[in-house]
Amino acid sequence: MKKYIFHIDANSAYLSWQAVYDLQHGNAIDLRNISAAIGGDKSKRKGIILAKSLKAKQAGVKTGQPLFEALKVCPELTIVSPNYQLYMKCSDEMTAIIQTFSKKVERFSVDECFMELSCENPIVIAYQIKEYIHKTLGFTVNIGISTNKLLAKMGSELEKPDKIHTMFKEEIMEKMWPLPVNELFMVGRATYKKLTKYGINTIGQLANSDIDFLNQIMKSHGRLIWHYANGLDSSPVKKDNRKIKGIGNSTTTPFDVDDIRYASLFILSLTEMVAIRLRANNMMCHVVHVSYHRASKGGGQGRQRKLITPTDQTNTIYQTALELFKEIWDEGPVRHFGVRVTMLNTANIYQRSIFDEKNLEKKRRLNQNIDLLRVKYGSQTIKRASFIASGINNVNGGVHDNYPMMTSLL
DNA sequence: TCTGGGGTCCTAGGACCC
DNA sequence: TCTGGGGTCCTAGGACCC
Repeated sequence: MKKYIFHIDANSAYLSWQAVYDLQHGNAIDLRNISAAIGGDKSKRKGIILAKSLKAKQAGVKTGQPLFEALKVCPELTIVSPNYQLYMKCSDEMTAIIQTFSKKVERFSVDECFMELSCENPIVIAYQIKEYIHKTLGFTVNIGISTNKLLAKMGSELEKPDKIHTMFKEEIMEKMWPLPVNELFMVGRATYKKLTKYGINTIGQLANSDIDFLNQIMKSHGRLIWHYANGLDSSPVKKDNRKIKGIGNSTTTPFDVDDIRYASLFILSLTEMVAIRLRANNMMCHVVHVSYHRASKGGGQGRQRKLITPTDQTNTIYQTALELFKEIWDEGPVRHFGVRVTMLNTANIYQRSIFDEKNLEKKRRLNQNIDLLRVKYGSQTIKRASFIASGINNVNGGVHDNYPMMTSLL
């Protein structure tokens, strides 16, 4: 028996999952059959398109498009706000089904898995997986089959939806090389621009270009994509033991922030979320980062600092983040804040330094109890006085109100 | 052209040590 | 005092992914 790698990818995941949920809850309309999209937040007109139906796509709606633009090209578009908890559940269930086919399954993102399996006929297996998911969960997937992860992934992205493709070495030339080079995994906007500047427009041209030249212009990334274009990849399917490297939250503010008091509140609200997630993972962080973006011009800045001792305390992280922000802020209007912690370690064993406060344990328990109350009764249960009447959410971060969220997905 | 938000990895330069 | 060179740590920023 030969060893094969499968890449399983849910078709327009968020939209499909939402559609299935709606149907199961008595909604007569299948979002997949009308012009519909997932995107935006509670305040609707803000935000971007995260997923769209086929009809919406045909009308010119694109992923990543701001909502108002999507509505311009497709006025009848039905927009549904994302429900990340639902998506996590669907993702879990999809992964669970795949795991019944093989022990070696890696969840690569919320809607993608890699699977390794030795078998006689991988196409038969792929059909079984696809049908099983469709029958029990109600949505379709694409599956790519090959002998390494890169090729399996490139295979699953060929024709959609509800399709199975092989992408074996001998098929690369025919199936992969004619594609525009930006369809290769790891060729994004910046790389694409560079490559086309040198006349490299297709994956085939990249594959047949000189690796030393690529190395010259793009260093290790040049070598990487050359290997990918030639179908070369030896990364193993990792059985779900990836560690979280960092936890961060960021938000775009509804107005220009040029007052340190408001800036502090946004930073605090983000820190609350980051710290809650940190503690939920039973971790301590050693480095705190803060970043902001200016109102108009791209111009963003960030700064990080390594702490003397790791912490999981909201206050410590907040004070550090605020200090860093004050160091880099030029007092101009800000429209985006980010707080992030990295160099994570489990909280069970941690080094106490002589600088630690005596009642650290007490504080940790206090924070943990607040977390519990918020889990039970919602994030509004307990707020710091400074948030009252500020108009700013006391806990701020992408995935909205309820915990737990996508804390340790990958 | 930054629409949003949450991630990872790489590189380059400076500080510091031996 | 800066002569040499190597290694590690830290930080800023860029690029990519979904």
